[in-house]
Amino acid sequence: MTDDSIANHGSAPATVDEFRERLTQITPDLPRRLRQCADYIAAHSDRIAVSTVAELAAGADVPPSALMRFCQIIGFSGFSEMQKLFREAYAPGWPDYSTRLRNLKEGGAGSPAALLAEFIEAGRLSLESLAKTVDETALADAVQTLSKAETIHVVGFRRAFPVASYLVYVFEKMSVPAMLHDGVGKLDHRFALRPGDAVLAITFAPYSEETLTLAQDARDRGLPVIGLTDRVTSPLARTSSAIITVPEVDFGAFRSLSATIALALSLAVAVGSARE
Amino acid sequence: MTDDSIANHGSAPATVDEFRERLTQITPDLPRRLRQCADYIAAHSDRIAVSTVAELAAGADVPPSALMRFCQIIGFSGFSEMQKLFREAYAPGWPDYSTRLRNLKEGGAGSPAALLAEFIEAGRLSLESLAKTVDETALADAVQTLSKAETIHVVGFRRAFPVASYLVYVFEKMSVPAMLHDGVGKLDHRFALRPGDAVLAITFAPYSEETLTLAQDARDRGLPVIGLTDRVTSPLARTSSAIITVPEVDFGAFRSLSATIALALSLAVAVGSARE
DNA sequence: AGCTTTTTGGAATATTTATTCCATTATGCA
DNA sequence: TGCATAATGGAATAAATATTCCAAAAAGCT
Repeated sequence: MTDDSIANHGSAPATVDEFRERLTQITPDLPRRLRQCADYIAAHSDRIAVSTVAELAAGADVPPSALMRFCQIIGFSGFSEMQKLFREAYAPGWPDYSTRLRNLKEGGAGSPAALLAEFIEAGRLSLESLAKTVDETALADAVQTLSKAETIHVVGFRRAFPVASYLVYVFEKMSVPAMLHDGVGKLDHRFALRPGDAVLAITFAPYSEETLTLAQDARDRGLPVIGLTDRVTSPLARTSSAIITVPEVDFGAFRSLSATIALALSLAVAVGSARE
Repeated sequence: MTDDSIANHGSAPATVDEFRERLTQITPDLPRRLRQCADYIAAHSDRIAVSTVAELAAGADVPPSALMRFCQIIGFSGFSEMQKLFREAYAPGWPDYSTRLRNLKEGGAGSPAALLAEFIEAGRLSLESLAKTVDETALADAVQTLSKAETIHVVGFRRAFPVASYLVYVFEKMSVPAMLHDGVGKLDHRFALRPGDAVLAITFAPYSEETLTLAQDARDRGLPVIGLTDRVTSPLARTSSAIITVPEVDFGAFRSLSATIALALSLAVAVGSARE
C-alpha cells in the first residue's frame, strides 16, 4: 500500500451508499488480507453496527490490525467512525417498528389490531424472502417474452384474481394491450388467443382448473406461457415456457399477496418500458 | 428495592420475548428512576443493540448507574449481558436481505430485478409505516360496524379494485354475505343496498367518482359507510362513518398495495370471526 | 541472489465504556 | 418528629475495546 492510497483520509463516506460505492471501487486492487476484509464486510455489512473489531476480524479471518487498516483505507479515522455511520443508519429501517408491532399484538389474539400485526409481519417476511429467492434469469426471460407479444392474456382466479386484475390495470396505464380472463358470465375467452400473443397465468395451490386449462390451451397453439405460481412443482410448470415462483408466507388460511404483487408489478412495469 | 427482588439474578431472560414479558411484569411497582428506565427501554428496545449505557441513560434522562441497576433488576448481570441478547436477536430479520436487495439493484436501473428491488422496498416501507400509523380505534369501530351488517357491499375501482375483489374473496371464504360492486356492464347496483347493510368503500387519489357516488348514496339512505383511503382529507371522509387511512409508498407511478391488502385482510378476517 | 518496498501479525498502549461503591437524599412508618 | 429503609447520583475503578507501532515476513525488482 503506497502513501498515496492511504491519502484517502479526510474523505470518509457519509452514507452507507457512498460506503458501498467506495468499497466496490477499491476492492479490486487490494492485497490479500485487506481483500478478505473487504469481502467479508461487503457480505455482512449489516453486522458492523453490532460487532466489535475483534468479532469482525475473526469473521473475516484476519488479525484485528488488518481490519483496522482496512477502515482507514476506506477513509475513516478508524473502526469506531465506521461503526458510527452504521449505527446511525440503522434507525431509518424501523424507528420503533418492532416495538409497535408488539403493542398491536397485545390487544389480544383475535383483536383486529393483533390480526393486522400478523398480516404485516407475514407481508414483510414474504417480501424479504422474495428478495432472497427470486430467480433473476426467469424474470428477465419472462419480461423478454412478454414484451414481444402482441396481446398479453392475463388469467388468475380466486386469490390470484386480485393480482391478475392489478396487472391488467397497470398494463393499461402503460398502453400495453392486455386482456383479463376473468370468467365473468362463464364466457370462454379462449378464442381470443391469437398467434403472436402470450399468456400470463397465475395460480397457487389449490391450483385453479380454469387457469391450467387456459395455459394448456395456449401451449397447444404454440403460444408462450409465463407462469406465476408458488412452487416449481406446480402443475403450471408443465405448460409454461418460463416459470416464476413466489414464496408467500401465510397467516392462517390467508396470504398477504405482498410478494406476489411486488413481483407482478415489476414484471408489468419492466414489460411496459421494454415495449416503448 | 428489597433484597428479595434483586434476587432475580441468575434468571436472565433468554429471548427478547421473555425480556418484554418480564419488563411489563415488573414495571408497575418500580421506583421513579427505574420506571423511567423501563419506559424508555420499552419504547426504544430496538436501540439497545447499538447504544452505550451512557446514551441510553441520557435518553431515559437518568444517570448511568440507574440504568445499570435496571439491567440487574431484570435479571441480567449487567448492561453488557442485556445488550448481547439484543445484538444476537438482531440477525433473524434479514440474514443478508439488504445486501441482496443491493445486488438486485445493480442489474442496472430499469432492469426487471432492479425494479423488483424497488417495489419490494416500497412494500416493506408501506407495511412498516402502516404499523406505526394505524388508528386502532377506527379499525375496531369498522370491524364492529361491519360485523353487524346484513350484507357488506364492497366497492373499489382502478387500483382499488384488486383490494376490493380480494376482500370479497375472503368474505366468501368466511361465509360473510358480501357483494362486489365492480361496474361490470355498467350496471348500477345501487338498488342492491338494503336497510341493515353496510358499505366498504375503497379509493385513493385521484378518487374514483363512482365510488364516491355509491358511498354518498348509502349515506343518504342511512347505511353505515366504512372508508378505506389514503388521507384523512379524502373526499370519502365526508360520507363515511368510520375512515381508515393507509400510508402506501409509491415507486414511480405505481403503488405496491402491500399495506392496503394487509389492512383489508385483517379487517375481513376480524369481521369474519366476529360474526361467527 | 541481494536489495528495496510492501504487507502482515501481534504485543503494547490509549481510549472508551461498563460497573461498583458509598455518601447523600428521599420516603415510609411509628 | 425521629428513625429506619430504600433510592439516587456521581466519582472511582475495572473491564473491554480500539488503536498504534514495530519487528518480521513476503513480494517485487534489478
